[in-house]
Amino acid sequence: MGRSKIEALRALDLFAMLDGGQLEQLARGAVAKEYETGDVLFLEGQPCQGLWIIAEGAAQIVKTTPQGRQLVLATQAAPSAVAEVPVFDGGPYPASVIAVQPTWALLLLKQEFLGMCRAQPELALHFLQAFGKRLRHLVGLAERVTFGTIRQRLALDLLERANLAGVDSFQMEETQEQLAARLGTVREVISRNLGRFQAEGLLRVERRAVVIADRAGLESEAATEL
Amino acid sequence: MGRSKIEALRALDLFAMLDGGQLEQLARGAVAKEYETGDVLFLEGQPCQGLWIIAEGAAQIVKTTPQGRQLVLATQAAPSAVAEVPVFDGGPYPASVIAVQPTWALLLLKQEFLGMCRAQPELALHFLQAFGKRLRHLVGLAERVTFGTIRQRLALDLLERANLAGVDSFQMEETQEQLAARLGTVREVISRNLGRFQAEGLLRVERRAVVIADRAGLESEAATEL
DNA sequence: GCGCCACCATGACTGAAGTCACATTCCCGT
DNA sequence: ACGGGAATGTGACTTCAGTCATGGTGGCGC
Repeated sequence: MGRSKIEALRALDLFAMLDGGQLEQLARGAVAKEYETGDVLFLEGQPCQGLWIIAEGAAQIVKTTPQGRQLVLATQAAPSAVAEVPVFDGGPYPASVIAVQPTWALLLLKQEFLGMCRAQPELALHFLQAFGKRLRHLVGLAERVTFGTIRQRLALDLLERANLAGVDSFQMEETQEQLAARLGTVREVISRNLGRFQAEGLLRVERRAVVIADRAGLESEAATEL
Repeated sequence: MGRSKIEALRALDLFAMLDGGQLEQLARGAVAKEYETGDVLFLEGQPCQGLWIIAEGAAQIVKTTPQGRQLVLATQAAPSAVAEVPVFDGGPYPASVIAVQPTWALLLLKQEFLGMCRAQPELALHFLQAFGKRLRHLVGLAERVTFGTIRQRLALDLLERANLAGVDSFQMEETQEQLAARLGTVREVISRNLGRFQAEGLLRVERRAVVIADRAGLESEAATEL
């Protein structure tokens, strides 16, 4: 696998406009780290060290309550960047990031990276674009959470995965616990709602294998909002 | 009042790094528009025309369901910018914006503005910073909505207003309806919770005048989460 | 003063979500 | 194959948010 720092950086669309020399400069100052599934890259509230690049693996951006409930704000698979926000606004990390696969990450020092942004306006514009995506995603999350039911969010999520798979059946990769965290609820509620969908004939679940039996029905469940 | 376009632009921190010529250039291409309270500047889903500057007045960024429930994502008072997101990522407006005061706004054409960003990397960095703020705000919103009760959010909001006022009493400027929209709920729930707070002796409400009677108690209500 | 209208209070009811407790099943390594 | 930890299914119960309906109150114009 591509273990060279510079190769890892080159894989990012975000850095497409940088030339070899610039990439090399960033790579030189970058610190590489490895993580196992479940390891913490950093915790909410800590001061920001720099820009993180997920070069291999994947990580989740997570908010956790003292009682242990979790909300997954986003999942970032390689190659991608995390912790852009605090790099640019100087504040602490707004959420924690946890590896969900064995992960290889690079840490770009803040000052160095900001300097590069000044030298390459296109770089900043790309980040602006990335921020836009994030913002949209969060707006959608907030909307669905305040207006919708879990049932709707679950239906939506299942449909989305089916679309990714291209057919109306797929394997759940997550545990129900993790799915619950993504949807902002708890395990039991997921289990129950899956059960209901099944009882209503919209779905068939066998182990982790999901088959959508009544796509139209499920879609109408997901739709009720907006 | 300051009715010159260029003066209006100069008032924004975001544009602090631009010199007179650059400001003038932006101002020349800008379109000025006026709105009354309740007017919509634009609706969610419409294609983005450019960057909006709230030069005078104030506006709310709002998501609305077909059933008429509203969620206020943010309130922007002059001088500030709205609709940054779609300017940079090219998508449609992610939410609607409505004037909540008589408002004077400028529309900067997208291409022209993006050109300025390329010429002035500092400008892009400032927007990156502004995006960071928005992102943090939305993360907080999502967190509070998924984990907290209305009671907590209300307590938090009251405390925040009291802090702004500097003393433990203040006037509610909003109708309960509007407050409800900001907290992501409906009028009745606000009314009830205010009633409870009052019954519990944490608060006294007279007309729109609010007096916090037991600050510590209210704070402990707000605290239950992170 | 009268009446209209927006705003606010409150009760009754419904349903969703969260919590606790426990049973069951699955997966994995030795 | 077995044993144990993790993951899942379910029931009982509580609390909170949302909806509907209804009545009160205050402000404002004429």
